[in-house]
Amino acid sequence: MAKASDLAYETIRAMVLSGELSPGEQLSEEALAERCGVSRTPVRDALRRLEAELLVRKNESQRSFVADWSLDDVSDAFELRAMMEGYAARRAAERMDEAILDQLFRENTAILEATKGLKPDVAAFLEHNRKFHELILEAANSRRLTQLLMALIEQPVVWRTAQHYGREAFNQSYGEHEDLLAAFARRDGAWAEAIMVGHIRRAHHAYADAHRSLSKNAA
Amino acid sequence: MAKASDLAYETIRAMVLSGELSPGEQLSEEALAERCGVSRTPVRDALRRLEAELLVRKNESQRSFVADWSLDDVSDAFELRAMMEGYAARRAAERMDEAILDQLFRENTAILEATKGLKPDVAAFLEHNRKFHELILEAANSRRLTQLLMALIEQPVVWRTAQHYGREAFNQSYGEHEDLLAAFARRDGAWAEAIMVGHIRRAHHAYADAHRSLSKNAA
DNA sequence: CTCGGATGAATTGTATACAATAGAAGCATC
DNA sequence: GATGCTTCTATTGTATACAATTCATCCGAG
Repeated sequence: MAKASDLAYETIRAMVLSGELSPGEQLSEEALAERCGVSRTPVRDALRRLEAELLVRKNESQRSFVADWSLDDVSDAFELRAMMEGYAARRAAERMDEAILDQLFRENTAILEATKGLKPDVAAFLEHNRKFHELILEAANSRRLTQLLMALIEQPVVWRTAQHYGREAFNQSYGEHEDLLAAFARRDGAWAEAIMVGHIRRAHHAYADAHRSLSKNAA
Repeated sequence: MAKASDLAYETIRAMVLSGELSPGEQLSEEALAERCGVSRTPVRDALRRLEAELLVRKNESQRSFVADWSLDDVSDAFELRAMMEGYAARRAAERMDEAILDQLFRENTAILEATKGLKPDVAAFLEHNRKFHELILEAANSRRLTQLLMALIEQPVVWRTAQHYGREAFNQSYGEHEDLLAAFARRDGAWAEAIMVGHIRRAHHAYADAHRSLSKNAA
C-alpha cells in the first residue's frame, strides 16, 4: 500500500496498542489525520484496515472507536486460532516438501540461538517465530486460510505474551516446534495438528497468566 | 454504510457474480465509478470490501482484478467453512437458550413450507436458510468467528448450489436442520458439530456435482 | 532483431472542499 | 422540572482536482 496510508495505519495502530488511545475512546478522522500529518483519505483507509483486525469498531452510525479487548476477547481469538492453526498444521503436514521443511528447521534453530544466551533476544525470537508460523501457513496452501489467520493473529498479543516468557517457556516453545518438525517430516497431519493445538493453547494460558499478574500489580 | 458506497458495492458485486465482468479482468476505478454513477471514492470503498471477500484481488501494484474462483478455490472455502461452522454449532449447542431454539425451529419450518410445494420457492429457501445459519452463529457468541465466517460464506455459491437442488436435496437439508435442532435441544456440542460438518460437506459435493454437469453441458 | 531507455497514457494515491447526517445543546412549552 | 422541538456543531460521506506511480509503446543503439 501507499506511503501516507501505511503511515496512518502504523501510527494509529501503535497508538491503540500502546494505550495512548484508550479503549472505548472515539476516533475522529480529522483529529487522527492531523496527528499523522496526512489527510483524511488515508486515515479512512487505515481505519478500515484496523476495523478488519478488530482493533477499531464502528458504531451503527459509522463513528469509529477504539475496541476494548477484554480478556474474553483475547481468549476467543486464541481459541479460534488454535483450531485454525491446527488445521493449517494438518494441511501443511500432508503437503510438506523438503524445501519448506528445511526452512522451518533453520527458523527454529534461529529461535534457539535467539533465546539460549543469558539475555534472550525477544525481538529476534518474535521475528523467527512469526516466520516459522508463516511458513506453515504457506505450506498449508489455502489462500483463504491464510487470509483469515492473518487477521486473527494479533502480533501485539504475541508480543505481550513473549515479554513474560522465562527461559523454560522459550525452551518449551522451541521444543514444540521441534515436535512439529518431526510430525511434518513424517507427513503425519493428525500429529501436527495435535501439537499445534497444544502449542497455541499453552501460549493462551501464558498470556492469561501474564495478564492476571499485571492486573494484580495494577490493583 | 452510506448510499453511494453501498450502491457501488452491490453493483460491482452483481457484475462480478453474473459474469458480466469476467475472471481475471482488470477493474478500473474510474470505469466502475462511471458505470455505478458515483465517484471513485465510494468505488474504492466497495473494492476494499470485495477484496476482503476475495471476489476481487489486487496485484502487487494495487490494481484490481476480478478473482477467478476455480473449483479448487470453492472447495477450499467449503472445507474451511465446514470446520468453522462445525465449531460454531458446537459452541452454539453449549450456549443454546430457548428463545433462539424457538427461532431456529420457526426458520426451519419456513424452509419446509418453502420447498414442499410443487414448485419450490428457492428464494424463500435461501432466505430462511441464511437466517437459520445466522442464528446459530449468533448463539455461538464469538464476534471473531462471526466476522470470519461472514467473509467466508459466499451467498452466491449457496445460491448456485440451491439452484440445482431437487426435492430430495431440499428434504435432506431440512432433515439435517432438524437433527441440528435435536442436538441443540440436548446441548450436545459434539453431536451438533458432527451434523453441521456433514451438512456443509454434503452441500459442497452438491455444488461440485452441479459444477461438473454444467461444464459437461458447456463442452 | 533485440535490448534498454525514454516518453506518454492509464491508473491509483492524496488532498481538499462541500454535502449529508447524526449528536448535543439550548429553548420554549406544558 | 421534564419533554419535545429547533438549531447548531461535530463527524462522516462524496466529489473532484491534482500528484505519484505504473504500464505500454516506441525509438534508437548495438
